[in-house]
Amino acid sequence: MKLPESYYQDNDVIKLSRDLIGKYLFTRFDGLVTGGYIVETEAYNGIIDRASHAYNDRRTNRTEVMYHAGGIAYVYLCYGIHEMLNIVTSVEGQPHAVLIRAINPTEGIDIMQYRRDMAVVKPNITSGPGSVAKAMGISRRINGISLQSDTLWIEDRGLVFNDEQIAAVPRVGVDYAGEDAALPYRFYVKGNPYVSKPNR
DNA sequence: TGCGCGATATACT
DNA sequence: GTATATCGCGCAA
Repeated sequence: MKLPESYYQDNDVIKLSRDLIGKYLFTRFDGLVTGGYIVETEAYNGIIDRASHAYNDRRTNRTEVMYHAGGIAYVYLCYGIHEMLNIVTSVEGQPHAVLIRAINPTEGIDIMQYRRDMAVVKPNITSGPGSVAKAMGISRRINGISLQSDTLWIEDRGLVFNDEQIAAVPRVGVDYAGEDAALPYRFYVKGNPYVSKPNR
């Protein structure tokens, strides 16, 4: 059921970002399972990508996990408030990562609702990277964890979206990245209500 | 050791 | 639409 280690070690992070759309992402904490299928991702293409933390081979304590072989999680804090979940891909020494920006929840929605402090469930419960992490209980203490673990994993349940249903557009919030800001590295399911704001 | 700033979300007007 | 919370990283000094 779980996607195997080899799935993540593909060298083409753009292709993987596209392929992860429709895959099921799960977490389990204290026996509570939450998850759903991925509807929005962004690719961060290693040391040549100005929007990536690893741009120009910036290997530091923070970025170290991105240099590991694919198949683990990279979780970091942004704006002092939001945690973001990334999937590390490619081979060792190649700091590629896929940012999970939105999922369509299917399991443990009540638990996610509680974690998000929401009185009523609305689509923004898992819309946007910070929301996904909070709803699924993901934080930096999970940084570097294997996707073969029983805490965080991804499954292929046969859900497929064709190219007509998926949009490829520039990434969000990376204006500082110069020319690389225009690259179509953001993928999402057209019309899905859980996709985060900027267009749909 | 200090400082500027960001892969955002939310509560405002 | 725009204001603002809030912190640790990366680089300069």
